[in-house]
Amino acid sequence: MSLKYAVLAALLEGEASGYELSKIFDVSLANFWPATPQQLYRELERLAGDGLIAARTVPQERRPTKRLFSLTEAGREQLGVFAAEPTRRPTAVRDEFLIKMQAMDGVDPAAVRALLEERRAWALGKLARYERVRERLLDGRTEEEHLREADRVGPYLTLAAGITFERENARWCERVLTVLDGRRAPMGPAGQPLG
Amino acid sequence: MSLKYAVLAALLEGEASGYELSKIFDVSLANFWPATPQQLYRELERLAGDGLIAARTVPQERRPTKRLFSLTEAGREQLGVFAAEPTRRPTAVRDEFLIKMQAMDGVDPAAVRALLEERRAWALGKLARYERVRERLLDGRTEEEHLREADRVGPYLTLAAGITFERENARWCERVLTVLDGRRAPMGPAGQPLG
DNA sequence: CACACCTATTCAAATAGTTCAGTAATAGCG
DNA sequence: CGCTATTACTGAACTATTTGAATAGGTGTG
Repeated sequence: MSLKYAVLAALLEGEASGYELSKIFDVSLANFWPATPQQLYRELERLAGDGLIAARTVPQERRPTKRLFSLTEAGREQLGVFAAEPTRRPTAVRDEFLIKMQAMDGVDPAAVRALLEERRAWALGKLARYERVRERLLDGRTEEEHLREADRVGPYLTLAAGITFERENARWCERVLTVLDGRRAPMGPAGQPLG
Repeated sequence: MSLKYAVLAALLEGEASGYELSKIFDVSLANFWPATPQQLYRELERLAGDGLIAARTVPQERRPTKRLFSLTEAGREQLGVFAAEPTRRPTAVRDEFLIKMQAMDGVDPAAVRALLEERRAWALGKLARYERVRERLLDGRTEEEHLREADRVGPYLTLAAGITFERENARWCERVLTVLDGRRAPMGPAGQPLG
C-alpha cells in the first residue's frame, strides 16, 4: 500500500534507477519504510503502468543498461493527495531483538550481554551513516539555516527522526547493560557490594 | 518467524487464552511485534501442534468457552535457545506518517500541521497507557528496587523502550511544528520577523 | 588470474500479514 | 426491545514481503 508512496516520495529527489532507489532505501528511507530491491522493481513496474512515473532507458558504456524513473505530474499529484490525508495505519515496529529481551530473564547473562553489545554497535554504526547523510544534506549550512531556508525540509526532518531513534537504541542498550551489572553484583543498603 | 517466539515470550507471564493474548499484544508487545487476533489464533494452533504450548479447554458460566494456553517445557526451552542466539533481522519500522512527512514540502501547511497534531496526540495517548502498565509492573516499588530485585526485568525494560519511543515521537512532532512556524514567518538577520 | 564484490535487473516460490465476514453468547443502556 | 459493546473464536481470500536463484559484464585486490 504505502510502498507506492514511499517510492514516489523518494523520486521527489529526482530521477533514479531501480538500483539507485534500492540504495536510497537502504541509507535513509529504510528508517521508516524498508524495501528490498525486488519489491522496488515490482513497484516501479506497477507505477509506470499506472502513469505515475515515467521510465526512460539509458544505455551505458561500461555498465548494464539502466532504466531511469521520474515522477509524472499525475504521480506528484497523487503523492500530494496522500500526504495531506489523515494517517491510516499507526507506526509498526518489528524488532526480533526486543522479543529476546522480553524473554531475557531465563537466559545466560553472558549471552544477553553479547546481544546487547552487538545491538549497540549496530545502532552506533547506523548513527554514523545517518550523520554522514546529514552533513551532505546540510551542505555547510547550520541546521537552523537549513530548516528556515531550504526548499525541502521533509528529508532532513525524517532523517533527524532516524538519528534520534538510533541514539535512543544505543542508550537503551547501555542502560540495560548497567542494570545487568547491578543484578550480577547486588548492593547492600549502604551501597557496598554484597557476598 | 518471530511471531512464534513473541507468543512464547508473552506466555512467560502465565497461562492465557487467545483473546487475552490479543489484549496483551495490544497494550505491550505491539510495541515491538504487532499481531492481529487472527494471526495469534493461527500461531497458537501451530504451537500447540508442535507441542511448544499446552491447551486446556475451560467452559465458563456466562461466557463462551475459552482455551487457555501455557508454555510446555519444550516451548520454554526453544524460547531460551532463540533468546540467546544472535539477532538475525534488524529492526524494521513501518511508518506511513513519516512517508507523508518526507513529502511534506509540496503540501498545504495546514494539512501538515493537522497530521502532526494528530500524531502527537496519539503518541501522548499511548504514552499514558504505557505509564499505567508501568505502574502496575512496579507495584509500589521504585524503578531501582524493581530492576535490582524483581524475578523478571525483561518486560519492564522493553516497556521502557516503548515509553522512550513514544516520548521521542511526541517531541519530534512538537519540533516540526516549531520549524513550520519559523518557515511561515521567516526572520531577518537581527531576529525580527520580516514582511 | 582467480576471487570477491559491484552494478543492474528479473523470475519464481514460499512465507507472513491483512481484511472481511461470520458465529454465538452476555451485558448494559435507554 | 433493539442497539451497541465485549468476550471468544474460526474461515477464506487476498495482499505484501522475503528468499533464493539466475543473468551478465565490470572493477578491484592479492
